Amino acid sequence: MRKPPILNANPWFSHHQRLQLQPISLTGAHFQGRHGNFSELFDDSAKRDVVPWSALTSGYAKRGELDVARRYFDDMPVKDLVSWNVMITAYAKRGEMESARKLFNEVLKKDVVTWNAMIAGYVLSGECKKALEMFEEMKTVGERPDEVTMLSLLNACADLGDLQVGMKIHWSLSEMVSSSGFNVLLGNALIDMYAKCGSIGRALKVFRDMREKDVSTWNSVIGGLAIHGHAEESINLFTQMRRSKVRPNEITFVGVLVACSHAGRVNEGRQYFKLMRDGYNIEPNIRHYGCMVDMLGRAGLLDEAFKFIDSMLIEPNAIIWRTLLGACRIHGNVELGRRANVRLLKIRQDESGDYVLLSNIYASKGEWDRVEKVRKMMDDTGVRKDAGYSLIEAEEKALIDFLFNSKSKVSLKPTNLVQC
DNA sequence: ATAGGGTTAG
Repeated sequence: MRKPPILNANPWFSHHQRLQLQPISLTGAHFQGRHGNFSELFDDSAKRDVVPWSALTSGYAKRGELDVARRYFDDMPVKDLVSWNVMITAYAKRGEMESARKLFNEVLKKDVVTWNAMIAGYVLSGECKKALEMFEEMKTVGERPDEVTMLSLLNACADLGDLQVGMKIHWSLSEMVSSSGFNVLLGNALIDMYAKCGSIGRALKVFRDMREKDVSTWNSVIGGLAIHGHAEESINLFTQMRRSKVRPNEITFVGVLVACSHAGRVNEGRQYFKLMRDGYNIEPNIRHYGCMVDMLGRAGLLDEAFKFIDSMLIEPNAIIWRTLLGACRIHGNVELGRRANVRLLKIRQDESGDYVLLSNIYASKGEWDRVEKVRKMMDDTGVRKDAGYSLIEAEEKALIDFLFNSKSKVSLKPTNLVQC
């Protein structure tokens, strides 16, 4: 196996070669059978050098072998802040925030990277409130947040839908960064945050103020507009994007298709789906198919949606069938709904929400005996245990649905009305 | 030679 000369010249790596071991960064091989006492691998001069220990820790962590990484971390004779940051980051990225927190508490002298690793970790594992708490704590102890901190916090706000905190961060960012504008990552995060918090106007302002725009910038604003039902603007921006030098990617097309779906622009959606393949050589993925099914379903083209799914080159997932099932419910198509449900059950037999959805279809058509069958199906497969809500609640929901939303003329059985 | 950052269908 060829090795870069720089590593051959390095005494530390030669040491490994003598042991017939491969540096992990080169080969991906691990030190099999060597998980006993790591300290024996190193001579005294190596022990004094923290860097290779941290490098090994980092290398194993990146390959997903956290246990091994931790052994190196523990066996390190001397640790510096980078060593701690490596290990904390490893846990944070894996979502093992308890372990990360434990180490974090042990670090006496933290720096901004230590804090950022924790904050980013909490955001990644969906504990955005904790991320914001960490940020407060960080300010309390006098650590200065930087752009990386702010990026994580913006993602937290987007997730929480917390516009007020998001705007505060935007504000402090304006003071932090030079007035010539944000870097692309921060700008994109701001657009995303504003869009997800429902402030499309602010998202558009950030978008317009950005000097440098990359594909994610366009995607954030096209997708954001689409989700909020501003199909016209979303598609207009897509047209602008095509005129710019930035090439749309698969995510762009998800946004565009969502826009078409929400606006009921079926023919346009079909064209963009075709354009994606023929014009940009992008193979549609499961999300694109999902958008198409949603678009056809919303428009009431249920048969076509069904045929579309059957023509897919990739295996439809539960979301696809659930989307069609939802469309069948809205349009009151019991027959297709049942067929969609059969396919759905083949994929996931343990999701009670799907049974509930089916029972809603039946209920909204007044077919209460079938609701009973679904209930039995749930009992038989033991799904009900895992249900977040009982079937009684589902029936109630279906009943309310029927009374206020359904166009069906089928009357309800008196017993059900009594329950209401 | 070791640490931190982004968008995707219901």
